[in-house]
Amino acid sequence: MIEHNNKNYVCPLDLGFEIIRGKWKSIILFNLYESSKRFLELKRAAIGVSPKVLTDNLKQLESDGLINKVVYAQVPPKVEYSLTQKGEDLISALTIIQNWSKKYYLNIK
Amino acid sequence: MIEHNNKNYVCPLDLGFEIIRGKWKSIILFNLYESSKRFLELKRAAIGVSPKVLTDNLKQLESDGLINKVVYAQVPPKVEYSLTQKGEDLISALTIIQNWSKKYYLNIK
DNA sequence: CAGTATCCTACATGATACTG
DNA sequence: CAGTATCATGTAGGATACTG
Repeated sequence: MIEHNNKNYVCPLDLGFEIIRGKWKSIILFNLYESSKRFLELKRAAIGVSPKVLTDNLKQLESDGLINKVVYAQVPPKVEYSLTQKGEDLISALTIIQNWSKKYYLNIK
Repeated sequence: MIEHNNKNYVCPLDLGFEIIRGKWKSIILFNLYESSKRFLELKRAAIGVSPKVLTDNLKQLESDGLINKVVYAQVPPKVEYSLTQKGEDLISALTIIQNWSKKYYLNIK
């Protein structure tokens, strides 16, 4: 049993998985691995996400240390999101899941 | 845009991730990789899960082809769950996430 | 542009009692 | 033992309008 932020987890996998379980989180991380992106770029990548939910997911990823947020003091605003090393460490796992999905659901490698 | 079971997904990762997003699914898969297990054994591994939720998760994993269910016709009942190849293909990804979690949250390898 | 602010709801998760 | 059957609930996710 592991405790973290006043919640209990069965094992390390339980704790780790909880952090990326959100509907859009893996998509966000994967897109940021390609390159840093702005809010609207991420919104375009996560087709159908509402601004509220995207903001929620981004804030959680940031507070969990998986992404960085850089705000440029200018008008109109410019904000750039990028992966931290901690976030980048997960990309190999996400890549496996993506290839797994392609293999079983798209019949392509 | 990918369609599957009347739901739309942004990309293969979105689709693949959806299948294992459940709170207990990764834990179940990881436990079954160790060895086939019975219902109560899984319940013990997934500390705190209710029988209803465990059943739900198992049924989904089975219908998604990640696990096999073998029922032995005997009293008292004996049911064994095991990984399919499709399920086993995900273990490497889960292992990465587990090690990631240990690295960042337990300070051990 | 990059978000808030509101409001809403479906579903994942859970607690508990019971059964073939 | 391996589940159903019920009932309950929190929250993730979503729709839409608005703002510095």
